[in-house]
Amino acid sequence: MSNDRFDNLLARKLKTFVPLSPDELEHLAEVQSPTTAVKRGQQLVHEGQPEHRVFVLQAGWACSYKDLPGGERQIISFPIAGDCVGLRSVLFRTADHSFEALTDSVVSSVDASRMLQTFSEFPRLGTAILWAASRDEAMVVEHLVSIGRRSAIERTAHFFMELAERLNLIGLAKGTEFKCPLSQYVLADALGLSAIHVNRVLRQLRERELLTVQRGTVTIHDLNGLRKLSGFRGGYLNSRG
Amino acid sequence: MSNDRFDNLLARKLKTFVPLSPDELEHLAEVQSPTTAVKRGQQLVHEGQPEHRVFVLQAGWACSYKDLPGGERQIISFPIAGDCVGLRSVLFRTADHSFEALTDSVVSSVDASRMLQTFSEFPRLGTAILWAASRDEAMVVEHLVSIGRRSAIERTAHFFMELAERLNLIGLAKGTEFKCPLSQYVLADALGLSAIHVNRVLRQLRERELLTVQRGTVTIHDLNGLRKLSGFRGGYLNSRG
DNA sequence: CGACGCTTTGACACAACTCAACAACCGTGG
DNA sequence: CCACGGTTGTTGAGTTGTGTCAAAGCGTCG
Repeated sequence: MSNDRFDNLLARKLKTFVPLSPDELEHLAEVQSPTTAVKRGQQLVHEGQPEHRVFVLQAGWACSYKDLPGGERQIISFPIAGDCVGLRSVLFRTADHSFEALTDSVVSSVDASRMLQTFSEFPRLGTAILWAASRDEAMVVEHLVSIGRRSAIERTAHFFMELAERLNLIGLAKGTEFKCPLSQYVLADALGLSAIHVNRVLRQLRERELLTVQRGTVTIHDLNGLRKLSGFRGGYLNSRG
Repeated sequence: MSNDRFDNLLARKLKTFVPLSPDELEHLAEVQSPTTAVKRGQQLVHEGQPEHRVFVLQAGWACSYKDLPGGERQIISFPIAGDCVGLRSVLFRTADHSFEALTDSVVSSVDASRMLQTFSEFPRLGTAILWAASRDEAMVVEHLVSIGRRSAIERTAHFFMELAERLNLIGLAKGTEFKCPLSQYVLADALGLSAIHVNRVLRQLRERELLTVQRGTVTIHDLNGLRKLSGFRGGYLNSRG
């Protein structure tokens, strides 16, 4: 809550996994670059480019994705405040996915070498970071399950359930209502659907009085109905394992 | 190549990422349990069960997957000799996916606590393991892209291209030909298709003289054709990043 | 005010699914 | 060694979910 240099989002997130000492907090504050503002639409990492930094999103919305030869793209994840991007590829010479801001955002970054150094010099920090990375991977796996085996409406419902829970965990949702600046085109690329079908699915969700999306605001009307429809089990999201 | 206790598959794999000292090799040999044989169909980890071990597959084929309420399932990955299973969930109290043997297999295991200890006491080993885990995650991401944005035939082609490369890396494929004990039902659950459609897709691949699958043996006839069809870029698989 | 991005809707096409039946293969026990 | 049952593979006919194309409605912002 305070304003001092140890109060950064990454530290706050890692603290939910393991308690951190003053030394560790100082190190965390020190490895992160000063924050920089990035504009909506700006690409921070391009697949195939050499990239040796991990980004920490401080504010705003972003997405990581891969482009395909035919011009399609698949969005892998939507990092939000406190999330890291590029942890997976600290060890690879080149980025294996692209990363861009969806709204005006604020990011800081950590050098890959310093990140590795952190692992050996501050094992508890390493553990916490590993924990955060495991949670991210669990989300990708759940995303894979959604696209592979859930119908369009089920996976859309599942997506919003997960998003609501993530936003609640960092205090960016008021229970059943939250801001969500994702266009139907963007949702389509995440859900493996066409934008037009996303529109139809959202209409169904509205008509079945489960959930409405209106001018960037999502409102959940029937949490149990959505849970039942989507099969959502949020265990993979919280820090208590 | 030798038969002594330091010659285990995990060590051999990690060595492709970073060179390992005798101390580190000894530690690796020591943390792994003795190998045990498991029968085809045997479930080693059940989603939701408390599980504090990482499995290392020494021989045979396995799959990790998630079941859905409706009885469907989505296969996440096919671990093969040398691969680790459950690394992602060393930190969680309960397994976030199931894991079973698809053929008679041999596995060893590492205790989660010893795995974490390894991270702090042998940072180089930790780095290598992290590297291996990153590669696994990159495969999951590519799988997600396949299911989300590639057609049935494209994603099937992509799957076999990746599999061929993985098997070649560990010497289990003779260039364009390899054993593959995956039934069409199993392939279907991995590719997000119905078994019947997998059959039709395999026929198309055969008729287009790209690849044949016959009695557990896959033969690639037209590598370039497959590469072009699938958009396969194997960069995420090899240790050179 | 106009332009642009995003959403909504309808008509139609097609990829993939379901159901049903049969054929090949494989291990097992008589 | 053969007969058997279960598993896996193959094929056809019909259905359906989702994609494509086209066009119109809205909001927002310069």
